[in-house]
Amino acid sequence: MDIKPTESELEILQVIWNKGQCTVRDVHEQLAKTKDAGYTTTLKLMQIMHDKGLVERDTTSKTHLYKALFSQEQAQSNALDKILSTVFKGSTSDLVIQALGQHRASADEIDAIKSFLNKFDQDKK
Amino acid sequence: MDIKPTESELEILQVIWNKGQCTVRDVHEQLAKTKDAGYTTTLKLMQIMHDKGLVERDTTSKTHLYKALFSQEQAQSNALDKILSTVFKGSTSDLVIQALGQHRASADEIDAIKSFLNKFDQDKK
DNA sequence: TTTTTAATACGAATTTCTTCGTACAAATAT
DNA sequence: ATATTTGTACGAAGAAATTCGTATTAAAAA
Repeated sequence: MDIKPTESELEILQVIWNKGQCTVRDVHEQLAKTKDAGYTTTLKLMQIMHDKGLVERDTTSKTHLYKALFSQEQAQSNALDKILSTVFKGSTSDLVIQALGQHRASADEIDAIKSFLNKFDQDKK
Repeated sequence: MDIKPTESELEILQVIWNKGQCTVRDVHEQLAKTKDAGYTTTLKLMQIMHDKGLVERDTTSKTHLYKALFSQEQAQSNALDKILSTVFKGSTSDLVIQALGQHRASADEIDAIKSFLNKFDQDKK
């Protein structure tokens, strides 16, 4: 699968991922909080996303219900691949270290990462 | 500063970051290895980047020399911010863990990350 | 039942990004 | 000196993404 959502499509997917299932109005109202676009713009984008196979929709009732067909994990994986190759010269450790330095992680998060690393080490042996 | 380079601009910046200083031909030949675009296309893009203030150039001699005015660190920081908010729901630890899981890091890299985390802990105390 | 509201469909304008052709100038080779 | 090569400038075409207006239909309210 080599579909890559555009910027706007990602914004919409984000909303859908959060709610699990959305009407166009759901999405539009969420976006309207931070952005300033017309309702039909959101509608059109979601229709395009449907054409592309990024979302599916239930058209049983007049108001359609959209669900994502593109997982957040997939998007995460793609996004990581992309920035690794474009701005991190492929260095995962640079990426990780910069991410940790830049965005203060909580103690719990740090612990989660540490135990992940330990498990990682064990696997290598 | 709210300039965000486009895809193509990032490809070019990457080359400039590596060499430190580039002519249009330098950049073009590097890109030509993996891509297939005309010389004037690269030229035009670099001129646009100059207009936007992404690069500066020395026009003393006929063949101009370009330098980045947008650091790789800046680009890394922006890229991280963006994917954190768009696909990782703001969770740095999710990002880190997925990055490590997805792209096998070397033992040295793991060590680097671990020592970084330890320093981090100390700072918190 | 009639009116108003809320939804979809979709063409088309707009904007942004990318690509290329052509004109011209400077340096280099013949 | 002249021709060729190598460079920049830049308009404009093309492609991709975004935005919006209008038509139409279904549901809800009056």
